[in-house]
Amino acid sequence: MPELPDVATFKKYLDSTALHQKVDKVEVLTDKIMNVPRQKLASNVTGHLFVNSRRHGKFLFLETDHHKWVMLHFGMTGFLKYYKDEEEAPEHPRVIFHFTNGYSLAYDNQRMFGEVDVTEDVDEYVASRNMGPDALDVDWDQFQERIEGKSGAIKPTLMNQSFLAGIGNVYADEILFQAELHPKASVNKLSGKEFKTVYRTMRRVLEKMIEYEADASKVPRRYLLGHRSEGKDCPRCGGTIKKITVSGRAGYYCPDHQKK
DNA sequence: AGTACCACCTGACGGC
DNA sequence: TGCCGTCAGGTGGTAC
Repeated sequence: MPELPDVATFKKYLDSTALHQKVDKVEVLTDKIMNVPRQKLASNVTGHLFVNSRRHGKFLFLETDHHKWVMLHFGMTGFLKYYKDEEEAPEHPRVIFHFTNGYSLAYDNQRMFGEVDVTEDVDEYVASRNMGPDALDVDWDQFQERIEGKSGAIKPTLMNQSFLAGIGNVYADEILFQAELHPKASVNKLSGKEFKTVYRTMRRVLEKMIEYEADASKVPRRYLLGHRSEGKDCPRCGGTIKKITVSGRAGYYCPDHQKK
């Protein structure tokens, strides 16, 4: 599920493949995920190079050589694939950028939660979507400032994109698992020390997951990832993983070492 | 402000 | 075997 580390990995992939390639043609296979008319996307990129990319939270932006930006959001099942031969093409491409070097970049998205858009100003776009700062861009002081005065449970707070952009269901569970906090712990009851732990753990989990290229098979055994189902053994304390619903979302935690 | 619930969407999976 | 309900989970909207 593309959250911050996944999208950071897509960005790295894009930077080493499609960047600096000239778009020959753009092919839109479904309008469902298009937030912009296909003609506008085509006129913005055809004949131009992608020269730069930016990520904010779960959103990826590609800049063309005349300062237009293509926005890609991946929903639950989106990813990118750069390929040359048709047999390497992914299964559910929604938009394909064909380059003059004979390669193509497909935006694949089976479930079609996600969108493709165009903007001239990334900062403005981010603000218009009500996104807070990227979770890896806030320092401790900013984090403290933003979380102060919040009420409600810690997990939905971490997942709230207007609080911080980038954390979704899977990594919110991971952060709280490693920070040893119950997902329903009230934010306004946490101590300063606990805030610090949440902040440090959030940074560590996100940075490590980027290092592992968001690949579950590369993740240490002590992570919750890979143990996210009811009844599995807790890889930290020998407890038993439990499933709960927090603000309408399924989540997993260990009742033995994650207390309110 | 926070929470709960719905819709969107597709494919996998379990129950009968 | 095959149908059907449920689940996955990011975002956005609505109601309380």
